[in-house]
Amino acid sequence: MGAKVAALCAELGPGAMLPGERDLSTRFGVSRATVRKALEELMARRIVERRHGAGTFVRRPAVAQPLMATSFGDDMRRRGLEPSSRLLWSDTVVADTDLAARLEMPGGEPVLRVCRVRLADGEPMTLETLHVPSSRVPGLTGDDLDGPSSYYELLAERFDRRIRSGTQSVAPVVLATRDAELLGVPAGSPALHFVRTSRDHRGEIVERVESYARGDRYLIEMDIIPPGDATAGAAVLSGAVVP
Amino acid sequence: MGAKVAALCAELGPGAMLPGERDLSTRFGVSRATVRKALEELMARRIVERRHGAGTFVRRPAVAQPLMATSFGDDMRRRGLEPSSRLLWSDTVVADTDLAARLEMPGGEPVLRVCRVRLADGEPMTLETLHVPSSRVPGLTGDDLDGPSSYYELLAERFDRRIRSGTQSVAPVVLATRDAELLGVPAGSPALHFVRTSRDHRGEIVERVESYARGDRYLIEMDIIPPGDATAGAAVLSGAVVP
DNA sequence: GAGTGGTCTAGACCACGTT
DNA sequence: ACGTGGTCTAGACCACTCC
Repeated sequence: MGAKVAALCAELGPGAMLPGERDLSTRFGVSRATVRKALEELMARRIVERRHGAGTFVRRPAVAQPLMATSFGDDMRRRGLEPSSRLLWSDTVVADTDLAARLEMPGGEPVLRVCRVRLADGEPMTLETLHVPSSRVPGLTGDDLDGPSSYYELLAERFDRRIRSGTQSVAPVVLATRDAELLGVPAGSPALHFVRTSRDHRGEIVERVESYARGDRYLIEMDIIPPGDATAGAAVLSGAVVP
Repeated sequence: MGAKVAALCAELGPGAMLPGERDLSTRFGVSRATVRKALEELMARRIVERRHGAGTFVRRPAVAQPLMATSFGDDMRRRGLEPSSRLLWSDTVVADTDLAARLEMPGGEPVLRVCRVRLADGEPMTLETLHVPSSRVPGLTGDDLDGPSSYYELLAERFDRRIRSGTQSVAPVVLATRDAELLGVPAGSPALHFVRTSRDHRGEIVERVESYARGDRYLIEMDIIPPGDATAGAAVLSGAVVP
């Protein structure tokens, strides 16, 4: 449903006002509630803008495709770049109490660690270290994650684990010399430090990734809402790569 | 409505499973759709977690109150800190083509600039530079923004302009010596560089703020969604201050 | 199978912006 | 006034999880 409305937006072009919700519901043969849900989704994706009493409008700039925090490969492809990975090293360690807690696994069991540089069109973008309990991905090795392969695809195909939810934090850091070298930027350059924890459909953690993203190639964009608006929805996050 | 369910969540405590939607709807005497809307709001505010077929649960950590990107003062108060401002300087400049375009105003007209350090419990948190077309806030001076006063309150009370929407970008930077001094951190410390543009209810830009936030006190948290999920909703953004 | 959330319909009234 | 989006009701069926 949302796709039909999105197509209509593309057809009308930026700045255009969409037909009213009642109109759309008869036009597409669905109820108004369904149309509203679709419009709310497009709103969240920053494709349309709604003004109470005025109407729904296709967003002016529509600059880069609004993006959600997803996988590296998807992000890059959406920007028309070719994603790839270069394996730096991988090993298996025994989880101490701390690591076990973070991965929600029994302590003392093995954990696969994989360190990769992620590239877009051959240029280093991020430096990632992945942690996953070995028992949840039996047989997986670092080599499986070299080249163009996607960890999320591997998870789905070989282990029938599909990413369902996750949480991520972002903080600014200054790159250490070694990390800066791997990313091809001067030592002391600014970067974003991401820590992502993802769960599969069963609720189990299937990855904890710490990554450093080049500050000159990453920025985060978000919508903001009026201060003091208690009933306000969430701010919307989208990422963009600086050209 | 959402408040009632939020109160129930607080009562039940972290990790607890909420009653089903049908149960809640009879309990509160509203329709199930209304309950769902309230739950979606709590979901966006990261207060509850929902699992299809399983149930709705109060979020485990509920660490710091989840926050939306709002005004500095609101952010700090929500964290139990006392916000304040220290005026560094202010002046009025004539907008060149670039600045005029960014503020969506005619070129050649005056723009008020105000530079402030924002503090929480007396400790520097961010360094802000505000730009606003003078014609939209006639009579406003930098001194009006010294001390505990809120720009947003001034806008509403003196100029009848209420913030309605806005957009913000975030990038990592390394602090210059002077900026680091003002923020009370060592030179070369990491920071987040925010650029916020806010519009009032008439759609006019009433502020463009560039700010530097201490990297040791700010981090951004967001939910992530499955890769390749075209119909997925938006990632949720919340901010947190590192203790 | 029983209970959960996810989706949908058809209709109503309210709040707001435009004219 | 009129049309817009915002909210709500009452009921239905589907998809999923868990026992």
